[in-house]
Amino acid sequence: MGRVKIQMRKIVDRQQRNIAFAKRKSGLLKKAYELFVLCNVQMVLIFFSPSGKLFLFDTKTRMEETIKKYVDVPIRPRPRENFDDGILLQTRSKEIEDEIFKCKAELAKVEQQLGYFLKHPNQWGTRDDIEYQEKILEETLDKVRSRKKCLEAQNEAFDASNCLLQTDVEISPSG
Amino acid sequence: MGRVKIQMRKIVDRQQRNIAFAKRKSGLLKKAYELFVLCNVQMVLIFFSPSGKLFLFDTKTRMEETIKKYVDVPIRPRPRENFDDGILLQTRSKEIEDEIFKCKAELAKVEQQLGYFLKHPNQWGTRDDIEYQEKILEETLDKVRSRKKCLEAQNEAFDASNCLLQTDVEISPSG
DNA sequence: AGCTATTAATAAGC
DNA sequence: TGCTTATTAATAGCT
Repeated sequence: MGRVKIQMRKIVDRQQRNIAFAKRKSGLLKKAYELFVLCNVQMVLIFFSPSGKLFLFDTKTRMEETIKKYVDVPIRPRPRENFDDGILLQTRSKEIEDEIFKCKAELAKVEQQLGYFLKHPNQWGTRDDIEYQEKILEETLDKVRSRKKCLEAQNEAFDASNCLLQTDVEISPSG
Repeated sequence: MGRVKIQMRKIVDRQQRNIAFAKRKSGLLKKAYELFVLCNVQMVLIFFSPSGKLFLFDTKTRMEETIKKYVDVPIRPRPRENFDDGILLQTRSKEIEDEIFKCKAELAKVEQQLGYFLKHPNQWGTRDDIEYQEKILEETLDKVRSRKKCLEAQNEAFDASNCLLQTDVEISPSG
């Protein structure tokens, strides 16, 4: 659907291919979204850009939750019919849309970083693969452990402030 | 793109919804296929019909091979337009369906096993989550390391046999 | 990143 | 279930 009909073969020119990808990517995502909303179809769509970036569309994601979390939209108690999801999603503004896309992009980034885990063990062929896998796992484990420490520190701080607060509450009525 | 513009919400009438699904399903598969061909994009698309039937479009699969394997269709030298894949995918038999489901089950299993890696760190809220994460990572790291050892052992064995082979080669001409 | 001339998808209807 | 057609939607080539 353009000025001319194009042949269904790989676009040779790299720049042209990237342009076509950018345009058709959004088209495909829109079509996927529409099928999801109109026909209540559960779906997972995963693909990679020519530059290797991962894109994901997953209807299983609790979209409402995502919206609730990132956009200041009061979620009203839901009536009995349960395709509000579709309606709510449809009333999304450009901002919400962007926000959702940003979330998805971030998710995709993380997933790409962690992509190595998605490989089936039987596919780990070479020594290099294994060594890379080991390296990634070690790094991730480090991150998790430092986050654990951070969380523990936070919890201690929270406990301390909570204790202080309680003391305040006990004191202030009398003061 | 029809006689009238439709609202983007779930189609209430079930029959109408099924019709829309049938039409848009092929549209979506075509778009996915086009993106794959034009931009050389690797892709997986999984979705369910309203009646619960599974549909799969996976560019990684050697589609022609799959078709050759499960459907008794002689593979003719293909003309330039090769959208046949998409069409043939829809003509899946019970066997293909089973095969797909088996794959999907396996995929689900792997994803479940590895699911914990997919969470965004910011979503790991509780100490329990972190500790579970740590545990899983440690276990995985152990597995990877033992596989590494196994691989190394294999390589040593290979080197040894290779050495033997060379000896054989050197000896046999003279014998 | 926008703009249109075109082609392509599809909602109704048969 | 599948074909037809009036319309809307997607997008190829340009800027």
